[in-house]
Amino acid sequence: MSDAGFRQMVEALVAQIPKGRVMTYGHLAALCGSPRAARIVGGIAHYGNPELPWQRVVNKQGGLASGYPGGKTGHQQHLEAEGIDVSDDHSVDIKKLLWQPGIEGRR
DNA sequence: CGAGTGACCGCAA
DNA sequence: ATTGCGGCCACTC
Repeated sequence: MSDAGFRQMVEALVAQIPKGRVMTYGHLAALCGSPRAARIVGGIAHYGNPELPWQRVVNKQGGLASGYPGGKTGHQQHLEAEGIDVSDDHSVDIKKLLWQPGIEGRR
């Protein structure tokens, strides 16, 4: 039962990210119980469910990730399609679009 | 089956 | 302010 694997937890959170919002690998890893396992989140993103909105997942710098199909350029296109504003340096306003479980009722 | 890599983060000097 | 290194879990070859 409660043996929720790391991957299951990360995928669950990514699947809950609302449209127009972004999450960081470090926060996802921290919420999963391993604040130092941000690399694994990236690994899951590369080998995990391709149906999950990994495009809403960015690094702590608010910059897009490499290795994505099409590179940062392709990643940026998908983010803008979601209504997320991306800077010319392939970075999003993490301070404004950063989402985390519990802020939904913050409005 | 064993070993290495990976879309990262934090701290230290 | 910058640079360099270690750490964590899962997946692939």
